[in-house]
Amino acid sequence: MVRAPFYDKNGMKKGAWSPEEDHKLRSYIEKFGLWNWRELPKYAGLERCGKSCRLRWMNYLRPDVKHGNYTEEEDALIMKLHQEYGNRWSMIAARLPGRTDNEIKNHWHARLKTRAKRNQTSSTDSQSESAHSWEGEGESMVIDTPPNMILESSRLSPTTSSSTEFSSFSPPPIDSGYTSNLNLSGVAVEPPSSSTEIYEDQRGGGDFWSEPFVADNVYNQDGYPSSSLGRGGFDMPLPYDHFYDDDSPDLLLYQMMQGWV
DNA sequence: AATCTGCTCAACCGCTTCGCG
DNA sequence: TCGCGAAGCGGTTGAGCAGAT
Repeated sequence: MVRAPFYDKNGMKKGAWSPEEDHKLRSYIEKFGLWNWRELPKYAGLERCGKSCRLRWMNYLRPDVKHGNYTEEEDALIMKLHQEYGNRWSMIAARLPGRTDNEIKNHWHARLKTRAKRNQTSSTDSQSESAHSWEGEGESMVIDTPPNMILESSRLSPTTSSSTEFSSFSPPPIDSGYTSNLNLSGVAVEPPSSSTEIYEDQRGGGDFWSEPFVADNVYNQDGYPSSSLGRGGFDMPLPYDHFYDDDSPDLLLYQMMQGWV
């Protein structure tokens, strides 16, 4: 149902995502959070453009995304909100926790558009429906959801999961120390800086960020990412295998940077 | 059984908006 | 204020699937 994978002229992979790619992207984001979509695929070891990664994450991999099975209430709310906002799918999605703008848009074109038209014609016949109610599947539905109620009940609302929260990370000034970012659990993590020099400086040089992220290393035996686990939730990208060696000088340096030793 | 047709949905494309220097 | 790069957004496309013929 998806486009077959292929490579464009720039060597970027396009088309359907493989489970392995999903795994890499999810692992990376769960461990380090979102900081820069354009740079992220490079460090996550993906041959995708940032835009593609962002779309995949937002529409599919994000932990709070629900798939399929729209309830009547959701359908009703979408139709109501579409009356209110028109085709501003992101606004509509912001009011439906777990639903993405893309999915709502698809759902609208696939199912609700015709129903809305039908309702419109029937309502112009009867002129008896209020603005917030209509006939759905034979029975009248009235939706009266306060704008913030759903949003606030969302564990990770679409609004807060947007770029303003996760992907607008700016590299901290070299002498200001690291500023904390939040990972998906709301736990402070040390985000990778998009400025290679900063880390090179503090780690004493090396090609730290140019190495691809090794997703397998961050998964525990249950298949869940072992992200933000120890050390008070602080974590760092560890692209080098030898970083996991307790005797590694890099590990020692890393621990010193974290103030663990 | 084979073919056709419409539905579905993940993904792409291009434009707009936003933030920063 | 302006220009540029990154992210966001909405429209569209492509291909698998299921039901109809």
